[in-house]
Amino acid sequence: MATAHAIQQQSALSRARPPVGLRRPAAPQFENDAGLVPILPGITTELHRIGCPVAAERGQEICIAGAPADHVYKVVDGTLRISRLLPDGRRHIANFLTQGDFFGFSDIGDYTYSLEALTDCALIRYPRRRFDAILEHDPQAGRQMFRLLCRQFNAANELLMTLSRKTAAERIATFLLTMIHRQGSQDGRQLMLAMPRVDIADHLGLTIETVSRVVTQLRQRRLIDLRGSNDVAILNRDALEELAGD
Amino acid sequence: MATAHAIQQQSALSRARPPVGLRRPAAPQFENDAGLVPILPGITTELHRIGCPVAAERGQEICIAGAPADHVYKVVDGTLRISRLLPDGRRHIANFLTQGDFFGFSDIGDYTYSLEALTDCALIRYPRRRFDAILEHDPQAGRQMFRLLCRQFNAANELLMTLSRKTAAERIATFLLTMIHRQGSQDGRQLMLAMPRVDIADHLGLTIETVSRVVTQLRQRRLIDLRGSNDVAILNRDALEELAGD
DNA sequence: CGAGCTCTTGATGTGGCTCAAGAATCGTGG
DNA sequence: CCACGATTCTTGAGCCACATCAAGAGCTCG
Repeated sequence: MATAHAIQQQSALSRARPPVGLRRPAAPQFENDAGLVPILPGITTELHRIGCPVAAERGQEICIAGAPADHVYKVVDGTLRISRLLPDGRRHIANFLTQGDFFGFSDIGDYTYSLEALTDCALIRYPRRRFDAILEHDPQAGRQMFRLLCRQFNAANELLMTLSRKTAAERIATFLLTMIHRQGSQDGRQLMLAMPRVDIADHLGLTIETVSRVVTQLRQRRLIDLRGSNDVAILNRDALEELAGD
Repeated sequence: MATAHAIQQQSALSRARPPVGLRRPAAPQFENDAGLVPILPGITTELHRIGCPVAAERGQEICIAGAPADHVYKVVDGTLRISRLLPDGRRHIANFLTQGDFFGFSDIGDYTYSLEALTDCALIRYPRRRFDAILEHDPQAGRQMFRLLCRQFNAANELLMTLSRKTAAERIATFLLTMIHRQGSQDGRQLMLAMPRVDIADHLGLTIETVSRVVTQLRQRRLIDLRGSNDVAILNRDALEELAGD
């Protein structure tokens, strides 16, 4: 069945950006160790000391599914995707990460998902052992991480409902509303999608063509408008929510 | 599209078993407060004091999606399902719970899923406030719950991969292997499914008819055998794993 | 033994996939 | 600043996996 767009995408990316190791930014474009803005108040104190700021370029593969999960990452800036491949190349994107999201604390042994930068990114990298040790001792940090994991768990369940029972149009509507919601944008009407259609398709269990067609329909029905394929304006949010269902 | 089997199922159950409040078992069929076997060593000590053993009958709705999440539950015995409905009645079953699984600690306000007993069940019910308080103070308990939540999160992600990119046959194969795995059965060849076809369908994003047809195919291909529609024998596990993919 | 389920099987329909070809957009170098 | 190659996006035609609709066959339990 799925002649994998995933593979094309995959190789396209690595052709464009040969995988290089993570580098500490020479001149960090974001707040560094000393002046790091605590994104999650209360946890930075303990974890701050073991966190190492790193930069990743657009297209870079930061973690590979199957590799030992030696680090936990926090997103400071940029957008990333968490993805996984079936042996034959079919791909699923579990989620997109933005500021404040964590990656990697859900595995004991190896990463089950790959982490790839959709845009240039700023991250904090924590050594896994020390990270765990802090969670062990510091109830505050532990509690914070627990809440974060709960949020991720809820998000995963939302997506499950979407993938198991919603139509293509409903999935796209749900996706757009989620994106609007989490970027907490200005008036909630303007949305810049950091990901291409392939990624949206692989996130929602659709094909790139279906995503494209549905977006066109939504535009024709005046629920949204596009100026540039990634620049979405929400014209009729109520109708979009109606369409998205629950 | 989906003329909801969900609704039929729903009303069938409540017709059979009118929703009654949870009762403490008159004569508990399972180890009670005093002699409760710690399912998860290390956490029972603290949480034990606030846990109240309750029994639920087959078909009983224990928590309703949308209601205030006042309690956390631990499964001692039996099988339950976690489900949610779209406004038009399409249903998704996020997971099935068995011994040692928890429900309800992922929500701040209301339950987002309903909890229903597939068989007669024994549960421990924890008041949410006190449960949270213990997690706050006791790093041991917190850490244990964190790990459990991680497992649930990983399970959810597995299902996401399944729902987004696998075919009907692959989904069923994956499901059977998961069920085999978690029941840790005798020789890993015999499987008693506690749930009817409708529930499997609503878990895997399929219809009851498709589930039935695929099961028939698997039997014809000698991957499994049935004696009774819920009594599954795994004849060729390798082929089943091959089929399930990753 | 029979009413009410649940499960199976068949016939037909359709939403979204596949295959194919342009159109827009982006990045790069002249 | 523009040309052009590469990539991404859109659109169309046809097809297929699974849904829907419809019956009948087992179970189960009173």
